[in-house]
Amino acid sequence: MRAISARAKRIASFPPSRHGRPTPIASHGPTCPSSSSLLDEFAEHCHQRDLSRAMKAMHAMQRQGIWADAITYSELVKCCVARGAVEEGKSVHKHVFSCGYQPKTYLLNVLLNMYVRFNLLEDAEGLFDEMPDRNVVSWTTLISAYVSKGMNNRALEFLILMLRGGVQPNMYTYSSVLRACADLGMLRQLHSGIIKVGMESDVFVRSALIDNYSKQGELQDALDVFNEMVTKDLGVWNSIIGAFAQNSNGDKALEMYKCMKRAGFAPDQATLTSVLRASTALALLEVGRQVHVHVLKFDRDLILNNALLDMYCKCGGLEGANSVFSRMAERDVISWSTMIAGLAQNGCSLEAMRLFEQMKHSGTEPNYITIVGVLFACSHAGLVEDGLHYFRSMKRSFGIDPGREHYGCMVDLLGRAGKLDEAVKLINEMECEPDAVTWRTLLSACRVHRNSDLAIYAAKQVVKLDPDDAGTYILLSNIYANNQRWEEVTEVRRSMRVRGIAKEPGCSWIEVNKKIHAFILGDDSHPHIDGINRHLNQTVQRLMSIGYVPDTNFVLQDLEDEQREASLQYHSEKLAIAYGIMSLPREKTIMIRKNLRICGDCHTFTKLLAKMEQRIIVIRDPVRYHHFTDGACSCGDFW
DNA sequence: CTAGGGTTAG
Repeated sequence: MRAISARAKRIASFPPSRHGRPTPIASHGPTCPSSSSLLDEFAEHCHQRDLSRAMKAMHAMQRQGIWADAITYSELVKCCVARGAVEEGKSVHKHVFSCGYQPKTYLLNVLLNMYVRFNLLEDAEGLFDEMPDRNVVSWTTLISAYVSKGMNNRALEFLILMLRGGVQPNMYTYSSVLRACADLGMLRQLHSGIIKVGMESDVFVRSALIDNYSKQGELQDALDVFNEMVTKDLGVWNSIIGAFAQNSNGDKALEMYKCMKRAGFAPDQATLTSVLRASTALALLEVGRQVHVHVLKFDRDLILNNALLDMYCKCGGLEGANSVFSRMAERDVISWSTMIAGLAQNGCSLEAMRLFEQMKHSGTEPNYITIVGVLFACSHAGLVEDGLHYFRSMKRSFGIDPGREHYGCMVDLLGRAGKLDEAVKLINEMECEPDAVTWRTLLSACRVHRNSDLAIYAAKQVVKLDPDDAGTYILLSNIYANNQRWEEVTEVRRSMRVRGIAKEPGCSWIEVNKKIHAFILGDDSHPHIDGINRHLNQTVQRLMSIGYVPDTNFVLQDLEDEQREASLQYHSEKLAIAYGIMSLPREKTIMIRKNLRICGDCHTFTKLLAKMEQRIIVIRDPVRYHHFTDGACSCGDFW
């Protein structure tokens, strides 16, 4: 067993206890008139949760050497916990230990819990070591404290000690300790142990299992646990919906949400947060708006409002985002960071910078992610000097060490400004290893500034770090082809074949009447495809009459050969946009989401189309947002 | 007296 802590020794040195005489006074009648009234008064204050009067009465009792019963002290301790009264709580602890009998395990557990709640783990441990009897609650309290502090090994070690001590864990213990499973093997082991002792039917244990399988990316296991349940509660539904939402399976999350409602459960804050996250991932602004209506019931919930804010930002609904942000009763660092990044992503970098200034005056400290957003805004607005300033001073001003993402923004910033050499220099100076994203950022800059040699170098780095990314191989092979380096073209194509890499076809989605319409290159299964093609042809004709020239030069673009010519007009985003213009009212923004990055021709096409039709078109590719308004794009032609 | 489910970048 563990060593006795200094704290425990101090506690043990309090006046000697007279064992075997529980509740010496309260239940044995008054010893004298004054003590009786004092005791009654104390009990009444505890019952009324009048902390300061209770403490006064307690000290008076201590001077007279009289003590109350365990239940009354427990009430007082709970009152201290509720008020966050640390010193008072400690003083009750001392009082109890100076009392003339051995405190009951129940009361000690209450004190133990108090220390855990006050985040005083050492005091809790000291008390735990001193306890003459530890029951399942004592063990669980400590184990749960270790888990929530991330001390997983200690938690598991204590589970073993508990079992060795002959104390049977209950479902409280298991639902806590499940969170401490570092790997899948351990999780499965614990899971089978839980089944053996027949505790898998508890809803808390179930949802802990679901959540932990999901955190390990084992969605099928999570779903199995869920499906095996006969009686489900809201928490379990929230676990499974959250599981899908967090593993970027928005469709399945929304599907489960529908099932949940059909099963008669009303969504709560946690449900709605996950549903919003799912809508965000799928860029379903309309679904998000519907959820917003439910959110109004919980309009003081910070996490939920943050999710709502993010949904509006990511789905291109900046007005919605602004209105949510301005109405929020309370804002934390996540609210500010979300809004700053959201403004920047939607092409409002100057507003983002202004908001950051406001944030600094608001008293909320920026964090790592906030600065990513700020640098992102600088790079999007071409604010080279500001970006460099924030980057160089972030450590000094905010105590944040620049990480990969910050370097990435700076590479983007320098690359966008054409300072490719400086961008490379920065990558070489990175304290952390550059990753595929870093090199891909440089690659984008090379593409825009037409630097083939550096592009080849960057693409090779990307391939090294992310060997399954088809787009990079194709980009590389196209660069070689453009430089007549046919042997290398063959070599790249060969290594793609060897690795079994095929480029996925371009696909774009648009939401019309709450339904998702998907357009895949070369797939004409959409029921209105003929009308759409006709409309698209007419549009191209009209655009050409005002100066649009289809751009077939795909050098430095990661497009397949066969996608270049005949299908140029039928790139999936063009079809989706045409469909959007045909079927959405003029005032509606046309929101497209696509799986591949937009090509230069579609980009030009969309800019001109937005102007000609006087429409706002938003295309969200896997990396960034393009807001097309009146002949220009928020990305500033850099992506 | 002890337990589960939610938010920001890449």
